[in-house]
Formats: sequence, structure tokens, C-alpha cells
Amino acid sequence: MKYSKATNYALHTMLHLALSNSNKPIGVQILAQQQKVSPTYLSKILTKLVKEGMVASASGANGGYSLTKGWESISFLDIIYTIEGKSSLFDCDFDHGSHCPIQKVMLRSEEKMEEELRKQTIADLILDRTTT
Amino acid sequence: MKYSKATNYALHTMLHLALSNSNKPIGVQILAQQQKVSPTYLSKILTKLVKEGMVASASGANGGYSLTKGWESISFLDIIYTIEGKSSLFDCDFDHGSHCPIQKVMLRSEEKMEEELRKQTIADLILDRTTT
DNA sequence: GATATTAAAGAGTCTTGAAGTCTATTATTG
DNA sequence: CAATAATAGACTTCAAGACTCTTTAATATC
Repeated sequence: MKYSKATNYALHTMLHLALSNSNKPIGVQILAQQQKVSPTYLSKILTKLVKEGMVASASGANGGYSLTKGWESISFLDIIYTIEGKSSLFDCDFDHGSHCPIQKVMLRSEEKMEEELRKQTIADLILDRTTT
Repeated sequence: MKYSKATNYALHTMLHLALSNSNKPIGVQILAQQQKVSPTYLSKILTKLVKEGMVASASGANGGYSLTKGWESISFLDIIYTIEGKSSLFDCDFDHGSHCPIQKVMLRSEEKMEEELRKQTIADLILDRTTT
């Protein structure tokens, strides 16, 4: 069980966009270079973030990607859900009447992790960085 | 990102062994039937638990699998680690000098989940079941 | 309005790992 | 010795991750 690389790309791109605190969009070529990944692949990932409204895109010359208004409240969980999907990490397919005690434990533990990821925003990382 | 089915089989088998509180071993055929999985495949999973000392195996007639002494303290995390491995869910491969702020957040959240899974034992489930 | 620039979309490729199966081999009991 | 049962290893199948390539659509600048 591993997070996909796409999640790593998405998180790093969001951080990069947040750090370059200009409102001018940044092209995918530049973003891709930083992470040593192909532009077309990264754009595919970013399109998901666009569809969720976390990132704005602009076609044409001087286009690119930028954060949308309200980006300061975007959490790690928001980004992870967008890339990985929202489904639970554990599914007990057996038919013990939907009250599997194991499933219950697994879900509770998962929620602990998500709770932490919900608290943490990309913006928090910027604060950390500027105060050190 | 999903837990493997093998983890589900392992957890359910441990619970099953714990519930049948006889010290006589249970054959893999019986265990496999319950979960509708092939005996040979399940045995492969159980062998991992044997190697970690959580389960004892006995060859020959009237053989099978049984819990080892001290099984009451086996946690969900122990079992999951045995099947899934102990490595982190998130790896940031980039070379920002081993102090990636994103990695830090991801690890912290992961530890919250593990903390919960470490607390919870299979034995806890038995108590729940007998008190209801 | 033509052209260059840039994101979006879709199909296709390659590799890896999960989830098994099948067939020995080894160990144990009666 | 014969039946039972776990262990081991090789092998297969399938799906998903991690891309690439190519085309299309949108937009700004000249």
C-alpha cells in the first residue's frame, strides 16, 4: 500500500504555486522541470486539481496554472482525495451483515490519519518556511 | 491506495483462530472455506504470520494453525506490518536534502493511524463480542 | 486574422505487483 | 507405510500506475 507518485507531484506543485506568490500563472513546463516529470503527464494531474476548483488554468500565451482564491484553506486531505479518490483504504467484502468488527477498527484508524491531513494546509508550510 | 486482500484474510483468520478458543490447531481448508479463498493461497499468507511467531503451525494429520502463547497482545499493526511490510506509505524521492516539509506532514499523519492500530488488539474484538 | 503559445483530452504503451493456481516436497500422525 | 497437512517454488492472469504521443481547443500578441 503506497500513495501514488501523482499525489507527490500534486502536493509539490501546490506548494510551488503557493510559494511563488505572484498571481501570474506558471506554465506546466516550469512546474514539470522542477520535479523532473514530463509536462504532459503533470498537466493531466493538474487538470484534476482544476476540476476541483483548487487551481485555475489559463490557455494561450502567458497562460499556465495558478492558485484560486481561498487557496489558503486547502488541506492536504483535499489534494489527496482529488488524486487518490475518496474511497476507504480497507474494504471487507465478506457478508457478515455490514458490521464487521475488523472494518470498524480499520476505518477508525484511517480517520485518525485523515483528521491530521485535514488540519494541515499547504499555507501552513509557507508559514513554517518563512519563520525559519 | 488500498490495503491488499491478503491483509483482510490475515486479520479475519487471526480473529477466527482467537474465537475458536481451543488449543487444537485448525486446518487451512476450514479457514479458507470461511473466507471463500483457496487453501493454498491462504496458507501462503499464514506462513508469513508463522514466521513472525504470531501463529503456530503443525504438519501432519490433525495439524493446522493455532495462535501462539502471548497472542492476546498482538495488535492490528503487527499483523498489517507482517503482510504489507513496514515501509512508509509516502516517499518523496526528490532531493531537497531529506527535509521535505511535505514528507514530514505525511509521516506525521501516518503515525496517527499506526498509533491507533497499535493500540487495538485482536483480543479486544473478542471482549466486544462477548459483552454484546 | 494568422500565428505562436499553452492547457485539455484521448488513445496507446510499458512495467509492476496483487491475487491467485498448480505441483512438488517435507513433516507428522496413526 | 499410508494418509494428512503445511511449505516452497514456479508459473499465470489481470489491473493499475506511470507514463508517452498526438490531436484539439483556447487565448494572447503581432
